[in-house]
Amino acid sequence: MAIWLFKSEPFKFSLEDLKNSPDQTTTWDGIRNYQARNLIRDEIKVGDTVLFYHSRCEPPGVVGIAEVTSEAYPDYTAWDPKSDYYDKKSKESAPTWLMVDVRYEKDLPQMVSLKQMKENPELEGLMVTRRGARLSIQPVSEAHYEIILKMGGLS
DNA sequence: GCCAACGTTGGC
DNA sequence: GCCAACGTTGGC
Repeated sequence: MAIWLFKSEPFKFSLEDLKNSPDQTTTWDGIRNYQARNLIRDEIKVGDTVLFYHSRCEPPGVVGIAEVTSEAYPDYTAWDPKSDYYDKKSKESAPTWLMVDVRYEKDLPQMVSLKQMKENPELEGLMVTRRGARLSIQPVSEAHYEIILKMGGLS
């Protein structure tokens, strides 16, 4: 079972929004990057753990834990011309973009900021701490995950 | 198939 | 709001 870091801009969709969603579950739609799409298609499985990360805010960081609750399926927002995520390349017969469902699990008692993660030498190699790591879905190792939980007040 | 131009992400 | 880093597009 793998661990992932999912980025979200809290003014668009926050951990709080996830908690308040029906069934505390949402479709993780709008992924429009091939590397992230390939992770969704090939690597991400039901039951995988998600570190919910708030980006483009002060401070950015991991705020909670969620769980993947579906296999990959077509991101239908790509077919909706009114959607911000509309992409005419994606056909219903051959969907370009995929998504999974994600369910709220818990808040971290204390958020773990990007700054803290960068300052912790035990997290060396963690993708999100690297400069220019724009990928919105990133793999996280079990060891790094345990450290982040501890930093967030869980263990 | 190269690569310059452009658009977006996201920390600061 | 700035701008570095990166991904994508499109002319050639």
